[in-house]
Amino acid sequence: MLGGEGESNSFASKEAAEDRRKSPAVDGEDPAAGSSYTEHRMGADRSYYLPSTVSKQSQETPSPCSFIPYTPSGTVYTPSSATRYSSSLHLGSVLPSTGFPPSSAGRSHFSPAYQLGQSPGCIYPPYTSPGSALSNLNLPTTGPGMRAQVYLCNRPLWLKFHRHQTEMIITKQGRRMFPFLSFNIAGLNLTAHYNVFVEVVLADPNHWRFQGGKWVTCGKADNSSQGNKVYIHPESPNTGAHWMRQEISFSKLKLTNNKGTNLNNSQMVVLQSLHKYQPRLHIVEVTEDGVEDISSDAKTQSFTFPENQFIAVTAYQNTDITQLKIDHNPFAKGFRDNYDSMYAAPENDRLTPSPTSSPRAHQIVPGARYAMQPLFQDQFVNNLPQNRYYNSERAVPQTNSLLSPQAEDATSQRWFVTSMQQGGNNTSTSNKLDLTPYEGEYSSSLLPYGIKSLSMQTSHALSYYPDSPFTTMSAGWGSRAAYQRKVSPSLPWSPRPSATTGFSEDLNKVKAQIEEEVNGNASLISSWTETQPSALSLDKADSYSAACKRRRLSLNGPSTEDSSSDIKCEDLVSVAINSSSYIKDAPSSKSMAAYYSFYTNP
DNA sequence: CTTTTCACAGTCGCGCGGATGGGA
DNA sequence: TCCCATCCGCGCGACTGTGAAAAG
Repeated sequence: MLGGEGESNSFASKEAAEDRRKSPAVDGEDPAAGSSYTEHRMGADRSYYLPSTVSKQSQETPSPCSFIPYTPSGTVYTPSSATRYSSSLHLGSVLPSTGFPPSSAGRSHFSPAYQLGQSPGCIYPPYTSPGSALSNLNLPTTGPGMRAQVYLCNRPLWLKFHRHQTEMIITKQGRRMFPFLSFNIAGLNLTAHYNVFVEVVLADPNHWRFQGGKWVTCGKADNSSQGNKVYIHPESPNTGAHWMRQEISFSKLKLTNNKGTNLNNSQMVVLQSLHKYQPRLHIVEVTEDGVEDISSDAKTQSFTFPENQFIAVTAYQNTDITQLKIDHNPFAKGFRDNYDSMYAAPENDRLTPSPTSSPRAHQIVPGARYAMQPLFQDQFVNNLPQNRYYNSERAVPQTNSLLSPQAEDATSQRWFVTSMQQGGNNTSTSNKLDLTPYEGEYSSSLLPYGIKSLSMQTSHALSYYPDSPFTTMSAGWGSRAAYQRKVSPSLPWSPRPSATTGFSEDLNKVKAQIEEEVNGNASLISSWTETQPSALSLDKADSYSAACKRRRLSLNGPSTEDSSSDIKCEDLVSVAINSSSYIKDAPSSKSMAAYYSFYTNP
């Protein structure tokens, strides 16, 4: 399936050595021909274990941690026609739901990933000392085969959609995903080359329909799906340093139901309406020309985030989803009925885009960040009241939002891997994440500090328009792009700036803030347990009519969940990557792990 | 009846070209 | 006066969800 139609041949190399096979990014041939790269190989031979819980190596040499081997019975459905990357790592379906009780205290609130990260070297292996936890696990931390860690940048937003069962519109011309996929990657070899691509696979074997205000299964899925299922990041191939420098955004990925016209359109992923899909991120180490070396099995890594699951539709079914899209997607701004009232607030209070704030103004006014950032900020945060849909949720204090949105978002990012509630049944809620631990997303920030100082270097973290992340918009958002253009034109292989040069002060601030947060972790966890909403158990049918009535009601102004992704997504990475001294600081590294929960596989 | 397709209106970014201002 | 850089307005295209019509 992968590249089976030859539509993803963006990096084809005609000089592939005999002992090499092309990675999906370079594969323009029939996958059947590349038999060595089969699903079986990916699923069995390669390391598809829970990232933080097990590895192939650890299975052979048991680690101190209680790792759980991956079992291919995850929720990612693998029909006979599945791609060769099927059966790869799928976290949520693997971890037992009882493994990480949300109400447990202390560090247990963090995922096993966090446990790995407790060693200073766990998150950023290239800079670790030899005695890291990873090395104890016989997991390579440097060089070929080193583990990568992937972080879903706009996870809070994904979770919001996931609560209502995310829907993605598919059209003949192709429709962009919203939220789109955006990742941070760590743990790659700085100099090695990688192809990064997303594959969208069936998440379950069912056909779905929206009935009575909820999604219910309706027969079996059509397994005879055709067309491209892979979207290769346009910057592939590139170095590990490049991929780790900032978010990897897949905002250009388009979903279509047109199997015929997109064979040569690598931007299109062909899906079937009313089927549930699971995006996957694949990182394949390749040679400089994009050709994968088959001599090593440890060069392909796959990552699955359960909250990225969605049902493909040709028209929105759930009005809650529609409203979320309108509220968060900048392109749908015209459908916000309360648009005027939302932006009538003073500039300082405004956390959503201002129609009157032109890009040029953004560039001129240094302090205009919070006024202009939402175009990308919407990808990460919520501009609207949290209890707009989830009445049971605690109202979030807004005192911190305007002062230190980053801090709040950093709090929201303190998530951990948990089991999906995906038993054998396939109900409308069976694939829902166990969101309980995620409610930290909606909890108020307990970080008393503001980290405004970071805004200058971070605010461009993810442009909604990746075509111009370093031009007008991004320059205005954070000036980092401008800074990069004027000061740091180095790194010819990348337009991205060197992240931390000249920001040591900010580094220290972040470090202090994180340490402070770690010290206050208990209270934070307490806030989670106290604010668990009942949204997950909402009877969708009962709330359906009410949801319809709630539509287009955005009255309360900016929410405190609002924040930028900057610190969590980019700068923590770049900070850590570029500051070995910082990493060597154990407490800070711990907190980094807290900020940087991730999925990874060996 | 359900699902898909299409035209539509709205917002936004970008590019182009004219207007403006400063310096040689 | 000429040249250059910058600012500004306009039009275009991309993108969104809506709602009616068409298709199955």
